[in-house]
Amino acid sequence: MKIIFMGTPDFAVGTLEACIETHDVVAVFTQPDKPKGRGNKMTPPPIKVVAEAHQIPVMQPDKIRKGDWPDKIRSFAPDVIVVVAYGQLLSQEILDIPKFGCINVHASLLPKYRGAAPINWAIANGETVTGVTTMMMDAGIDTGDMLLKFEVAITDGMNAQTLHDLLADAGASLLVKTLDMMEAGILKREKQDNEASSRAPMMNKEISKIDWQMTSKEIRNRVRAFNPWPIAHTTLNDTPLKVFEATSIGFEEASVWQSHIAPGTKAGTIVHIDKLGIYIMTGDGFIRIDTLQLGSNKRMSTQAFLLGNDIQIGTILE
RNA sequence: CGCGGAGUGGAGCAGUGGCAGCUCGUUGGGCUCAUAACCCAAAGGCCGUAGGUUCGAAUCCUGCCUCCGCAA
Repeated sequence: MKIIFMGTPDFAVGTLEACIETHDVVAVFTQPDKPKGRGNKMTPPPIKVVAEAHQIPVMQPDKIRKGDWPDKIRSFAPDVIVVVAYGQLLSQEILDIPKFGCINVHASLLPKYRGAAPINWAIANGETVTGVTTMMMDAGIDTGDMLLKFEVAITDGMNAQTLHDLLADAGASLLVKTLDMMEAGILKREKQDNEASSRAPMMNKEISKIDWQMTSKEIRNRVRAFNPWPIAHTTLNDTPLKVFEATSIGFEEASVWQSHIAPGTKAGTIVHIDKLGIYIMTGDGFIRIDTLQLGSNKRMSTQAFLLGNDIQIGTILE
């Protein structure tokens, strides 16, 4: 089939490569290059790099709905448009162009976690299962009819990065399967149950600030969910402190030193320090910070951090 | 030229002009029923790199390399 592929970040790369291998990708749409990182160097989206490596024409409209972009798309006469984390909404005019319509790969089991950050929110909410869904796009945000699903278990050791990688792979194979079934005419559509839907809004640094009033488990889930970005953070002595890894501590483990905690101690207070890490009081117990980064220093294990930094019990993280 | 922090023994840090230091780890020895605990000892750094100032530079000046935080 003749495919136009639309996508931008790493998550879409595997799917684009799978499309290139199995079908005829005639054009790739991705977001414009943007000044990024230190020095504001112009950086192309990962998808552009891959597309150019395969000598596929790359289009980077600021607004794909405007100007003559719809005509441009029509001129490629695509059988189907595949959209994976593109970053722009398609107008009805565009959705109507391809013979088979527009297919989207979404990193959740729809109708749950519609929106920009389904992977992060699945972990943050303590889900044990998530997955990828392919769907026929409509004008709404992740509201189209569902086609195929693939479940992926979320295990305790996973963070957003590791889950992202699993789902990206799963999404690539699921899309190929979806295209095959579509071509064979044996694909079934299933409407989404709007009642059962939930939203997964974009990540940002405000959301990733740690609320120590939460339970140890909730905090630990968020630490996992916000790694590798935007990273759960707090403040230690007026300096930003990022928490990359943490462990929820049970009362049995805490029993040795728990009696030394001053009465009236608030959540967010450092209550104990040992070779394994720094222990913080939470809404319902304790959590241990295992890997951290203070200010613009390097990221390191709490163990290493404690060798050169004098941290006092009783210090409050905010 | 977006703003800023940092490069010192294996790790994390101190040291801002005068013989390179701390904590941990490592190695050897001791104590102990035993130990990740404790005691004693040792090894291990041309202080990112190139040049400059100076009687003398980890420390001051300049170029370069690398790492990181913020903003977008």
